[in-house]
Amino acid sequence: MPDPFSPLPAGACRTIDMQKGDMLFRQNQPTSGLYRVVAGCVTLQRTGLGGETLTLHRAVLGGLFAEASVFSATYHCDAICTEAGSVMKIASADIVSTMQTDRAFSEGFTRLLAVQVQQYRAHIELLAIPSAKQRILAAVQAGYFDAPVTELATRINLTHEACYRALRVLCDEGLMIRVGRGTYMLS
Amino acid sequence: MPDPFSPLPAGACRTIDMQKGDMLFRQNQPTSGLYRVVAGCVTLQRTGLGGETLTLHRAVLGGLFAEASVFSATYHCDAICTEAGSVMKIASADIVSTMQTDRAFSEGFTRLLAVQVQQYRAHIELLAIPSAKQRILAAVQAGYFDAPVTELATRINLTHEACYRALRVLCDEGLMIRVGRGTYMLS
DNA sequence: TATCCATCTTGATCGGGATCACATGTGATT
DNA sequence: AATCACATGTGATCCCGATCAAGATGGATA
Repeated sequence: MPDPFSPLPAGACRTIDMQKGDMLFRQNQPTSGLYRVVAGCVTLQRTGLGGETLTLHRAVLGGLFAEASVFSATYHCDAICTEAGSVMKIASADIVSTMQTDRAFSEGFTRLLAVQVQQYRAHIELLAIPSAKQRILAAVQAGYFDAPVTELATRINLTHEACYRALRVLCDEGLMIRVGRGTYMLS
Repeated sequence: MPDPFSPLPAGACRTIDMQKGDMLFRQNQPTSGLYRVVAGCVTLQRTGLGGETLTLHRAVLGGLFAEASVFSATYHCDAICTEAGSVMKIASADIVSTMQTDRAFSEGFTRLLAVQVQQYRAHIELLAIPSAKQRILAAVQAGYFDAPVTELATRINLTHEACYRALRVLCDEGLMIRVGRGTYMLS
């Protein structure tokens, strides 16, 4: 699959370097476009009323985020760099205008959103698993576990303590293997 | 906002009557199109490994469901009629072809998916609320409570007993009012 | 009218995850 | 090397939601 954004005009993209901890945008800020990760890692998160963080999305090399913002006036969450690198910022206006002239691009972008919808549905299903052990197992199988356990915890509605304990049990049962400190894998 | 599907060719839509309990489609079935509710009510749900049901979506008059199926080979959940009525089935092929010829339609449909993405994100945020009482309050404020409590429960990852109890407490605290058996409202 | 059944509602008990607390390891920074 | 911040782990305790159980209510159906 070739780069879906190649039909965009030259000025549509801007590269932005980022350091760990940088905020690319904040909740309620007016939208300026969507992003693609060139290097490093970005998470989308919201802060609950009680101050607890919830991770909604995690984008790595080649990954997109804030796609839906193209049709929205403000961002609905915070984008935080968790690993230094750079991102491409793609202007909403250029997305919209290119969609009107390039059919293939238009369909590609629509498809992108359709995939997101299904991913979120799958995620909601994951969250519905009552047992912490089962939930973590499903999360690992779904490839969620590519970051610190503490980060995994905020994605699947568990405390990090519960995650550690469940991982321990899964290892004791032989379903997973502890490779090293903080690194586990399916057996 | 006018009907976003008016540009579709005449043969694209087919009306289907449904009785309570009817299944419009099942998980893993090949997709044939998206649906719009004309009358009655439809829920999208998946059945977990343990047999527990999870409600992913609920569509009433005018509401759409299975939008993302347009770009998918199979359905990802079951569509069940919870209230007799009828639906319009809109063929995927016609959606795709009309998107290629009608820019406004194309943008409208893309926008639809973007809205879905944001709705699911909001839902995930709702599910992250730890307290049952707070979660139900948020769900009611978000307009989720338009069906039996048992159905609400399957949408917000709670047992119906926990829902009833939380509703009772909310009424005791004056935050909600019990209008009648099974009907509550915000105060 | 009688029956059936899903929803509604409440009670008692139990268990799992949250919470609090603390120790250790590790990479980054100075 | 020393410090710092944070991830990693584990233990003790508590509480809230799950589970099991049972009764009440009301709408549909025969």
